[in-house]
Amino acid sequence: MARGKVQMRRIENPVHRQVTFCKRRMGLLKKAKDLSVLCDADIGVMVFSPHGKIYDLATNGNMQDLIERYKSNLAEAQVASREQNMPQQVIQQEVLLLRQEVDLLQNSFRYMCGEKDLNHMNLDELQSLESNLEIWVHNIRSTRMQIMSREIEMLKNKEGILKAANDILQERIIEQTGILDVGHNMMIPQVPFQLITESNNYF
Amino acid sequence: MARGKVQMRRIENPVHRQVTFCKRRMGLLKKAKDLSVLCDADIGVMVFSPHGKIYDLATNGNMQDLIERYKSNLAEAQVASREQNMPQQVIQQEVLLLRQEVDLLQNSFRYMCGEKDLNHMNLDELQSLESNLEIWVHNIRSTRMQIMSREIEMLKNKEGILKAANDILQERIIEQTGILDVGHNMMIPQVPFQLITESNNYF
DNA sequence: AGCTATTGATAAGT
DNA sequence: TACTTATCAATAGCT
Repeated sequence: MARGKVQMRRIENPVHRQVTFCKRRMGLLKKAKDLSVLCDADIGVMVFSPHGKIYDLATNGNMQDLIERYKSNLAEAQVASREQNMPQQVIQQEVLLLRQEVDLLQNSFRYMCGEKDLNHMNLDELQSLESNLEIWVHNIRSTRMQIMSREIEMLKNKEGILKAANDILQERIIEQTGILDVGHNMMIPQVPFQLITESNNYF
Repeated sequence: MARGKVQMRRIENPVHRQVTFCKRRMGLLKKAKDLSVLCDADIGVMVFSPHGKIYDLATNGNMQDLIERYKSNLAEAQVASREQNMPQQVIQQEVLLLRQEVDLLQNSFRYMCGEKDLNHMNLDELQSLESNLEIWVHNIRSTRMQIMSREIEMLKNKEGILKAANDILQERIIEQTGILDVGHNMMIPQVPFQLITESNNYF
């Protein structure tokens, strides 16, 4: 722009590129602010440097709000276009619902990570989240119950096997050492115990 | 900028404002594109006109992606700033806990996405998840209650304002048209109703 | 929607 | 990194 017209392609010199990035970034944010003030518009700008650093501007002071507005408007637009080609676009509806659910989960996830922004969710979202969670808790509880019953069942079976093995061993001992040693059979069942320790990873 | 320096404040003339909005909006998006190309940066711009129309630009072609990047980076930054003034051991402990929680959430998330692998979680994980969810549901419920109470409070206030305005209007009508027309006061409170429609975006 | 006078942004240099 | 300045780019006011 000054002292030589600039070619619209990536600046190869890293120093020049960095300097230009800094200058033009400030210029861009200023332009955004100006437009916002002059024309009473809300503007959000997100700049990601090649090194991952983020520079942003939200003229209303809250980027989250702008993102939500953007997303909801996008959703509306999708609904509108769906209503135009109603024939086979059931998929789009599903995509929309899924996206909303993903948003919900993301909000929820952020909350669990400690951002505590339940306050940025509206009543509908909260209610939806609450009922989803209740279903979820219910499923988890019944899965847990199933696992525990299976576990109990398996333990009972093993108990049966163990008793049977114990009986057999008892008989062998009687055969080999005579009736007087029967009192030591409590020490014997080390072999059948092997049956229990495998696939016992529920705890 | 041209033919007269412009004051940095809202343009009052609606026609001028609209024209400037259009011109400068295009300029802003061009600047964003230029910066992106020259400096190899990804840039997202969202412009909300006062009438709610959205104009946007995502130099990587996908605003959703930029939004996600923005959010995750923001979360990281918050964690980082929180971690700055904390003893080392506490941080390590927190990292450990967070890592466990992330594992839990990942399993849970996969389940909610339909993979139904609650069966691949062990009893401890399920129990932990269940109690986390119960706390979560509780928090959500109380947040929801708070919001609803606030809403009710606000509506009550507005009702009071409305009644007062109505009374005043009733008196004026009595003054202007005489006692016989009092019966028509049901049609009058269109002015005070304006008080209600603003900032009523809770639903 | 086009047209320019003029201001604003900035590339290169210090 | 910050400032300067010659130049280019954006755009305000008009048509």
